[in-house]
Amino acid sequence: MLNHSDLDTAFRALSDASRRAIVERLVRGPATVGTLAEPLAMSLPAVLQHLAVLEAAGIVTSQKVGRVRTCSLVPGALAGPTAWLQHQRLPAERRLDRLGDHLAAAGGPEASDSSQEQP
Amino acid sequence: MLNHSDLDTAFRALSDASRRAIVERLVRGPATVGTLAEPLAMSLPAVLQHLAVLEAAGIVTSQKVGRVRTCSLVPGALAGPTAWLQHQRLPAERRLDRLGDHLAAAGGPEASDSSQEQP
DNA sequence: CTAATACTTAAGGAGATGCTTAACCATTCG
DNA sequence: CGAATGGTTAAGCATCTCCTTAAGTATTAG
Repeated sequence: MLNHSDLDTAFRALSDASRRAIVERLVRGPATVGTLAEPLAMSLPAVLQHLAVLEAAGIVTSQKVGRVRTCSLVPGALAGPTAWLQHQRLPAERRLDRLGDHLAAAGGPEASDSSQEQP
Repeated sequence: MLNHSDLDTAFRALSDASRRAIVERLVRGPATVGTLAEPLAMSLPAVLQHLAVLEAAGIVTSQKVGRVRTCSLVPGALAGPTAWLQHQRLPAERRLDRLGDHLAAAGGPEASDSSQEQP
């Protein structure tokens, strides 16, 4: 069973547009605190606080080298919220996902999709 | 003053364990306010406030007949958060979803279209 | 060395959240 | 009718959230 307090913090972390913007940026690769702060229209301490929320939720990690802190997404960190959402879908909506799960369990997904890349 | 997006309110609504419990109950079918309140260990007004949050997020609807209000899930209401989460997955994790999308577009199960609405 | 860069910490405030109790409809039962 | 049922509203309060400014700490460049 899923731990509800983990879901609390994960969904809470994603309920802020600035934090979602940070996640969207980090999907494209690691970034420094300054880089993440640039498009956000708020002070640096505010960004630091958002990053603290994301780190507490296990969505973002960071390491400091010299005076630069580089942040990156934690792989699979969004699996918890995603799984919960899939479980709460109505039966009719759930069929596609179950088909996907079946295919995932039956064999490797990489062969069927290797010919297409993101635009 | 603050302008919250749909994703803000949706993720915010799901960040509370009591509200997620309400959603989990409603997936199994509609229920009255009293039924939803029973397992929640809080006062009825508190439950009403949680329901108001879920209704404001477009996740739950309700109609009153006589003195009984019956609540139900809005079909496809969780599609927004779900889609955002799918988009933020790392490329390696995203392949399965793209496979699922491909199967859906190719004429998969007919149920998913009729049960989802776009705002 | 000094200065600039890149964060970091501390303190605080306006407003939101999650709960409470008390009182108040409106509908249905006897 | 009066009482019970199911829900609703109002008010208040402790806590949390998101942001601010001011004043730090390291680290690197000149």
